[in-house]
Amino acid sequence: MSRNEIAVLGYALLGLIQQRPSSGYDLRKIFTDTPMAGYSDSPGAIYPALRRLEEQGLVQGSIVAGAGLRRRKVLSITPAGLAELRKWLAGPIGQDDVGNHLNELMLRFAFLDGAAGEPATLRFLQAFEAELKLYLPTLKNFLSIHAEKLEVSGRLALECGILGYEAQLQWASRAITVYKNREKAQ
Amino acid sequence: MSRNEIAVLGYALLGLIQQRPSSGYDLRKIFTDTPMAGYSDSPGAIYPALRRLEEQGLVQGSIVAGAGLRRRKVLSITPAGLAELRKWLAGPIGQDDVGNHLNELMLRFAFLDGAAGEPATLRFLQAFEAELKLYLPTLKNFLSIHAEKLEVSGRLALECGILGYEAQLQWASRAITVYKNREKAQ
DNA sequence: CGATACATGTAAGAAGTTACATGATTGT
DNA sequence: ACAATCATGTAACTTCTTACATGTATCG
Repeated sequence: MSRNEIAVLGYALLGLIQQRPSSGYDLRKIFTDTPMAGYSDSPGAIYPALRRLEEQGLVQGSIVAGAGLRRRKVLSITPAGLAELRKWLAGPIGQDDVGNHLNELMLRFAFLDGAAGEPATLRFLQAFEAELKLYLPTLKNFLSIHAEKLEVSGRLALECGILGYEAQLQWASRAITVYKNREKAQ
Repeated sequence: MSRNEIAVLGYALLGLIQQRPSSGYDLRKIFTDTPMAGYSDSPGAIYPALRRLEEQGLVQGSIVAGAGLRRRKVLSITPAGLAELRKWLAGPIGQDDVGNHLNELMLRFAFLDGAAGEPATLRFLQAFEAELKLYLPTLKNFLSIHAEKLEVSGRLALECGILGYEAQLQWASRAITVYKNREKAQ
């Protein structure tokens, strides 16, 4: 991650702050209490990440000396932050994303609707579906070529991956239908 | 990762070296050319990781001044390395592994058969199945509780995860059958 | 002669982990 | 008094990323 690039954790925070202004503590709790876990609930990751976002002008903190507890610093997204978030959400989907960064793709998808609107969400789903349709055959092809050389458990592990991607492909097709119906309904 | 602990990349390398003695270059190619990608094919990750394994006495390098190309350093697993690998393979499976480190679990599974034997592989699968059967209801429960508060895309993203885990549960049940049949066949 | 494949490494910097530090408020 | 929850942060350490450095052999 070179200077001025944002790590996945940064986008996760930016997306959540876009949904509603939050303190570092609020955000930590989301990571510990919901299935959105896996994005490090540790203060040693979150507070420095928030400070970086603030230094880049993507979020703005205001201290709420509120209701008696220790001071809270509530972060809100700035126009620049919203633009940056949308740029990330609308970015292309590559082979590598589908194969090795599915979590990040699903994180993007979860924010798309609220932050970039339904047309952008539909475009994402169609790109995701298209990429899966390219990726699945290469996986299956690899398996059929190497099946004999692999150990039983290695072969099964690959099959597990393939089944997962097939489930996701079906999901994507269904989700596309959902968004197309919503489009018509308007 | 504190001193003397091994990162996932380290175990991936250890497992591959156990399958067959390999050079750093051989290992890199596996990460670039096969669906086992996602474990950083960069020399800046692999060579330092291999040196750490060697310093810990888990692999042993021997320089092959071989066939005319630049010297190769071929690494073989040591008895200590095999013990460490088996310890990792046989470790418990927790909620957190299923929810956030599925890749690591599948990596373990891919090596289990060859490095720890079929009984250990079957035990792994049964533990994996059991943990999925605990985890899936908590996910579904979370979804039903929060469905109304979530945006459409957030809800769909969760459903995507659920479908993936259901596919994996079916896979695990099938794989258990495969290993039980092999057990009987002996 | 230049590109490509083989082959191993280092250096600077970014980001995460664990553990610690600090401090207020509420409940027991 | 003490634990738990709220709340923000830092320090040391590990690891990974990106980019560079080095060198041989083969092919067109």
